Amino acid sequence: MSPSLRASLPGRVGSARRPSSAARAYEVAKERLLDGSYAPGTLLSENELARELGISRTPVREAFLQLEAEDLLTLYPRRGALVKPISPSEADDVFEARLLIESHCAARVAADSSDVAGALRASVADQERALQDGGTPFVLADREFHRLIVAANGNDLLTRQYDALRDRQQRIAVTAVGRDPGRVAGFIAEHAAIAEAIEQRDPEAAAQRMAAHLHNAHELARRRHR
Amino acid sequence: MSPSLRASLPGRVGSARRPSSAARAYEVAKERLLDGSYAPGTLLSENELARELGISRTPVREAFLQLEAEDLLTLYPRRGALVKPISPSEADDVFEARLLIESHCAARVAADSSDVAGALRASVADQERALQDGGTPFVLADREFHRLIVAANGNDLLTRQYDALRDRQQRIAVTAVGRDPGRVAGFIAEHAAIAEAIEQRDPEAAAQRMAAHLHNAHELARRRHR
DNA sequence: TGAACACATCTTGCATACAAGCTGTTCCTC
DNA sequence: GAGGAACAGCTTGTATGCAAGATGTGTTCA
Repeated sequence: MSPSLRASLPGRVGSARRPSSAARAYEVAKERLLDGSYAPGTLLSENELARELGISRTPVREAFLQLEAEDLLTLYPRRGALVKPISPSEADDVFEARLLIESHCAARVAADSSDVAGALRASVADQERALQDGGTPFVLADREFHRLIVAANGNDLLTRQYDALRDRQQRIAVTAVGRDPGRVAGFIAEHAAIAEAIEQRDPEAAAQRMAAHLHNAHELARRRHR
Repeated sequence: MSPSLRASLPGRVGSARRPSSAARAYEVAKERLLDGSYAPGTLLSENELARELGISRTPVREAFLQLEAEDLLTLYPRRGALVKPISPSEADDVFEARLLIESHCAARVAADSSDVAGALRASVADQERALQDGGTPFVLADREFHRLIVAANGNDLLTRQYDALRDRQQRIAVTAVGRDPGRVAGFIAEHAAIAEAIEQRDPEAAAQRMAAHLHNAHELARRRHR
């Protein structure tokens, strides 16, 4: 520890950095965890992924540790890495947490003099384009819209927690809800209504519309899942 | 990946397991991060801690990676591990998130037929003992009380997020608020009032008292800090 | 004086080696 | 056939070695 070295540390120059092996292993593993290729309940081994990626166990191990910190894996000593099973209540838990955070942030953003309205309008337009010609997948555009609102509140902790929530939700929602064009149009309309409430500085309406919107999505997902 | 091995995996027998080197490194580093021995803004090196603990760099590296995932460290490639500086807004951010989660959970727990009332009463008694003869440090008893309420809500995601919040708060609050006996008595009384609202199944009162309590604590900490 | 280059020294990133724990199987004994 | 010891094959946990990036310093040259 050198107490005086706090000089210009975050001075990253833009020198296009080749991603490290550990970063690649992390990305690959995480994608598979989220899209279900690594099914919940299966046991992974470091060697397997290492061989597949043509790297050694070390960076793979680092990736697994990071994923365990995100609660997507459970490492059993000398057994392997278990893909965390999805608990029966997990969908409801994610919903509860999203409702809490997003309603709050919608109200706060509407109350503050935040200038996020433009970005929200742009995002809604993006979603409509996704519905029409399918440019950006709607699921991504949806995630972006909601994230904008949370991030606009300016609380980094909440934003981080929210990102983790969306990761978990993506893992659960293998049955991508956002495919049904009829439903998608409805969601976009709800987004527009939320954006409008924020633009007009109406915190109560913003929170209420957000809550109603999340309820709708959750209900739909639940009905689909039976 | 062996899809059929999902047998009796979490079958840990109670064979008193010696903690791994990585676990020890993690505990030591985390404690120092939280109690301020590793001051924000300083640069750590893996070698240093490894030598100190008499282990190799590998487990130390694992610990650092985990702590980066918790957002307590930032790893700079080939530079070292920077103890994350405490942002100016961090205390407010933690407060906002705690207020959100804990008010919600207090109301929910009061509404549900949860039988956490006994544990809460016991915790309050513990706090009073801490105030008298100083058995358990009050800070710990306080954390336990609040955690009980959040955990009683039964949402593992929220509980995890809450634990992370308390870690961060502990890192900020080097000026341990819980030392002033006069103030502590007041906090305990507020705890008792919250517990009472939960026991009497009054969600509104529970949430309101929790919010007021957190406000008081936050205000006190802020006044102290100037 | 000042700029640039070489170098010594720190750091991490990754590969590799080896020990040790866990599991299932085989084989032996009764 | 039943119980158990020995073993083979997997897994991870950790130490170690080496290459390469980052930084500060000193030397050289103008």
